[in-house]
Amino acid sequence: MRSGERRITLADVAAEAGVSVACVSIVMRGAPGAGEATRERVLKVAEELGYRPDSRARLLRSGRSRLLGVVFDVRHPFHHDLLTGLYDAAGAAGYQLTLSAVTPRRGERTAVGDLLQDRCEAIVLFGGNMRSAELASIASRLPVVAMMRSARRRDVDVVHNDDALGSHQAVDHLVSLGHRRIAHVDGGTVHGSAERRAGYQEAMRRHGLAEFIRVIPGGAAEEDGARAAERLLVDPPTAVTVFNDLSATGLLDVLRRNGLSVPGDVSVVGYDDTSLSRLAHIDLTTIGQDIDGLAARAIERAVERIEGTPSGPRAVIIPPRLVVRTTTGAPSR
Amino acid sequence: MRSGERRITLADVAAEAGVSVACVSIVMRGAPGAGEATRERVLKVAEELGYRPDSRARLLRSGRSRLLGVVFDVRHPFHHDLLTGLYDAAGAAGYQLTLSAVTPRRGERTAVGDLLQDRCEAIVLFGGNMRSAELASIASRLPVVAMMRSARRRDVDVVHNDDALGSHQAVDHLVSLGHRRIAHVDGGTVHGSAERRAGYQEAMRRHGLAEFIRVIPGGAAEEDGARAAERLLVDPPTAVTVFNDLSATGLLDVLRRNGLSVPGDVSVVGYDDTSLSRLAHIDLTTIGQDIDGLAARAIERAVERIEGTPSGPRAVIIPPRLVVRTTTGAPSR
DNA sequence: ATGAAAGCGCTAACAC
DNA sequence: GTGTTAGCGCTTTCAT
Repeated sequence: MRSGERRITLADVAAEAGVSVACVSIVMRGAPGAGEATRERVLKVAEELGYRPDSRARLLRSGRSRLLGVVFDVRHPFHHDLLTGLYDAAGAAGYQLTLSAVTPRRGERTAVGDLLQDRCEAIVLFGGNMRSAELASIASRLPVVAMMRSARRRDVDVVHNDDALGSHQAVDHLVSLGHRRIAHVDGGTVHGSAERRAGYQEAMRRHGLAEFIRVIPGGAAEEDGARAAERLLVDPPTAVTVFNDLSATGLLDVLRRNGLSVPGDVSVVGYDDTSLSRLAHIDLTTIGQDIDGLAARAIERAVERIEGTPSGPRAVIIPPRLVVRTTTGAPSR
Repeated sequence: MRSGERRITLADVAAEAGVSVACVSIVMRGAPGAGEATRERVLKVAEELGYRPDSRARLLRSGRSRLLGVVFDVRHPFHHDLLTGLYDAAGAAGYQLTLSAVTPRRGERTAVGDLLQDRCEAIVLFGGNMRSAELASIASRLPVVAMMRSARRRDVDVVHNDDALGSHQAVDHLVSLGHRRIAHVDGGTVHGSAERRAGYQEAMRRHGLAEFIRVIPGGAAEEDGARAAERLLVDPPTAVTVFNDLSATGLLDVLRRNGLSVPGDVSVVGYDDTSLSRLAHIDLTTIGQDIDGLAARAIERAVERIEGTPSGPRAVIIPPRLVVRTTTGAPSR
């Protein structure tokens, strides 16, 4: 038998406390203009009645929702880490988050649509494959911040990790260990792959290792890394930088199954510092993205656009950092 | 320059189409009571103007939100799989989902609070450590469906996997392979651990293997499995059933590092069929939960409570299924 | 088949 | 310091 037969409204609290609804509204919002005695009594009555403000009505009336929509993909572990940071940053800025998930059976289009209907004031998009034109049509309605992807539009803010720099860090680390024959397994057509690949190539050239540049086509999945490892087996380099941790895991597995020791024969560096890379038996050296930094800057951009003070650069690129674990060491050959 | 200066309302569409707002409302909802010609014209104008109904206003007026709140934990991979199923089930029942995440810095209390304020009509809770009494106080306000946990309350529906049966399936599988000395690494104080442990013990007794019952204290994390493996090393059984996949992964790692082959020397069975267990180099035999079944039943329970037709049992227990991979085989000893 | 009008629960002017 | 009033954008009788 549940008691939630009728929701308690401001009017109920007002009647019970013997004041007007406006007065209760003031008290509930903590706005100035109410006596201490009244304030206390109203709060007490609200508490007793189990009153909860109706955010819909409130937002409808005030014209603002102070709501930030977030589109994330349930399949991507990194998105979940980022959500954590985003909640903190949004809360600090006085905004609430409203989440809309992309699932194998629920596209970005749908996810964004729901958010628009919720009248959030800006949308933060995690990755995704939405085309620039589509992004632009959303951006024409409300501020859009795209994370972990690029967007060739002046009206879309982008906040992401510096992929090229991450690749530089990986290569620098391996070179400092004494490696020269360093290969790269890329991410295929996934967002960020081109930048990471170019970063690898540039870093190799910077170290005078242009002749050792070797890019193996890969992808974002474990199998992609496994396939790449098989191609590498013929003539193994002493080190490999891989597009992401998952692919690196697949590569590690195939390498070891074929009798190569890591890091004895081959050193491996992943990307993203996902929980997978931290597992004891994987313990992968990787490039970690600054999650809280990314989150804070994304919220900052969104709020600036909402509140009409668009300052600073349109694109925010955050430097990643190297996380050394046990899959890298000095070359034995 | 974005054009979303002002939101387009029903009135705008009505004015543009030369009809009343009520008429537009009818058309937009697809309600009966509008001529075909009018309907088409209104739809065309709405499209041109880029009109989007304001869900807040709509719900405020109609008194219903048709919104189901979901509390999930960003850290739990299984929760994400379940979200996918839940979106489908909710959509089919004519409800929308509103997500509220639990993060390392955002508790269940906060997550539920936001949902209450959003005036959703029921709450679906994934796991969590909320106490029964607290759950009850929420349930006194609106229907609550708890998933992947139990609740000793008549007013809280629970929908979860049959943990005891899962353990039976694991033991049956191992016994059919010829194992007798089968140990169990439990989940400590985590929800479901007691049931899985009891199921293991009962299955062992059922097979006349009571004398081989051996329970090692564990937990939900990888390290818990690793620690348990170290204790097992002294006198290894021929098979182990583990509380979950993550713990099983830690156990596998320690076993192999100590020269034991899997499944040659020891067979291992996990629980949950998470993406981790599917990784090529882990390829763990495990117990899979019926995600779509769980999701469908949870939505069903929630909707029944909302619409006032509470029929059927309060608790829904769904049978899991064995997923055989490569960590189990016939015993060599 | 369509329109006028009331009001969902709340906030924001303004008056008292 | 507190109450009155007028809506926010929409749905929903009830007339027409």
